[in-house]
Amino acid sequence: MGKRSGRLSQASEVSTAERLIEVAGEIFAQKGNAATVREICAAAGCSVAAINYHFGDKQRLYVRCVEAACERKQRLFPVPNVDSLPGGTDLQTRKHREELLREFLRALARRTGSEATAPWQNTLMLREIIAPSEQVAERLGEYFKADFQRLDRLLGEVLGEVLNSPALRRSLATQIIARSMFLRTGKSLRAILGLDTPENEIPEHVADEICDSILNQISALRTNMKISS
Amino acid sequence: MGKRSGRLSQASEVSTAERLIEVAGEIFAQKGNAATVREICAAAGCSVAAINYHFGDKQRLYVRCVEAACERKQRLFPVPNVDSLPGGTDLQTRKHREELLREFLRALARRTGSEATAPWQNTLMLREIIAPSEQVAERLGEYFKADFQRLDRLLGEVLGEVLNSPALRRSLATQIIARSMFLRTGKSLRAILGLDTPENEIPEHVADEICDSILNQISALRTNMKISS
DNA sequence: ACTTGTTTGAAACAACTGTTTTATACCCGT
DNA sequence: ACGGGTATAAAACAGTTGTTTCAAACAAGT
Repeated sequence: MGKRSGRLSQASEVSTAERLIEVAGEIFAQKGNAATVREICAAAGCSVAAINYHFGDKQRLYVRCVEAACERKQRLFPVPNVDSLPGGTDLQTRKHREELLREFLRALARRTGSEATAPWQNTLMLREIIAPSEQVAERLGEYFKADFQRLDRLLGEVLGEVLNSPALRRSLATQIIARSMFLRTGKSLRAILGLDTPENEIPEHVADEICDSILNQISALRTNMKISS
Repeated sequence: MGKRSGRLSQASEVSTAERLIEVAGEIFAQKGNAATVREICAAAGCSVAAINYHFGDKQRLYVRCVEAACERKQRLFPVPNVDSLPGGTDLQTRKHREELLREFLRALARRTGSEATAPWQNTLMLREIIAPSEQVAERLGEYFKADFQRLDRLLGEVLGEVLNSPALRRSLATQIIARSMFLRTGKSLRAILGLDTPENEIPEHVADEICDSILNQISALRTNMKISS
């Protein structure tokens, strides 16, 4: 008994189910729901029965692809922990928080911008974002919510008690997410418009640009506040 | 002879071809290429033969939908003319250029953000942006190039001779496009994350926020330049 | 009224769709 | 060696796909 797999216990091959997720994710990313089970299975090198055997039906394979995309992104590009930040307003703690924000934005940018490690995941998740399907909406919501709440908290810490406000945090967060997402959403757009410089596609570079911009805005707000007081 | 239409010359109905584009665009936006000719024709209230008669095949109907989306966006939300701007560096001309930039960004934001007048066009074009199909890539390229070149030129004018540089223009333009696109790309994302304030969805409000941000950055650069010189 | 070219709907078409069935190979504990 | 659970492939399944055919309806010119 037991659920040990059948014929691949001694070799280092990947299981048919994993191969199917990998291959199906790529094809779903390209063609959406117009992808057929036959071309998926042909690409995975298995019979058409495999999908229904391992996943029940085509739709559940699709859901698993999106879930796998979320899981892999969180695993490959973890976001720095912001749960227990030391209090204090001295310069050193402030600098530390700003560097933490920078690391956070880099992780965010790597998730949406890195092409080498996760080719189809971004496209698939983007499809769900612009035309959400009911089956994965909740799952995708948890994925985004978790990291967003961390970002929101971190922004509050960077802003400090004086500046911190929900409205300002939301404005900055919107900016950050918009420009991070553009790493992927604007891919073909940049190609068309000739916006592609070598560093324009590098997640870390874009993240730093965003971070500098955010910190500059905060700095300007702080200056204005001091002047008016 | 002649190509006068058959049965709708005296009534103010729309032709079957136009009805098909309108209905097909909406369904294509929802389901992509998985949309079927039968559900399109059922929604348009005509027989399945209509698509092949008026457009040749399903694929060419899809291309026409994207083209129609581009055309209507340009018509509904025209971008201000920036071809013949008066020279000069006095305060009044500078203010005028900044207001022109604001109008430009508002038009951009209305294109991607207005839901009432163009419900499916944005989704359809976004689909093409994240997963371009060969048949419409060129058409879409022309659409974006035309307005982008105007924006690039306008940014150069706003920057002025001292600050103006291709790299800086590109950086600002990337920011503008990213945040404008987020009006649509981040729609469901904002809903999930609770970023939706009443004004957060209003194109004009977002455009003004972007414009202020851009002008502030330029202003900061100008100050730094004066200090260092 | 008759012809001409245009537009439409119902039916038919072959090809393809997702899924199920059936039979065979495989590994593992006994 | 053998039986039981697991995995796979080939074939068959009913339903749907995009497209075509064909006859009829229609408006306009003569």
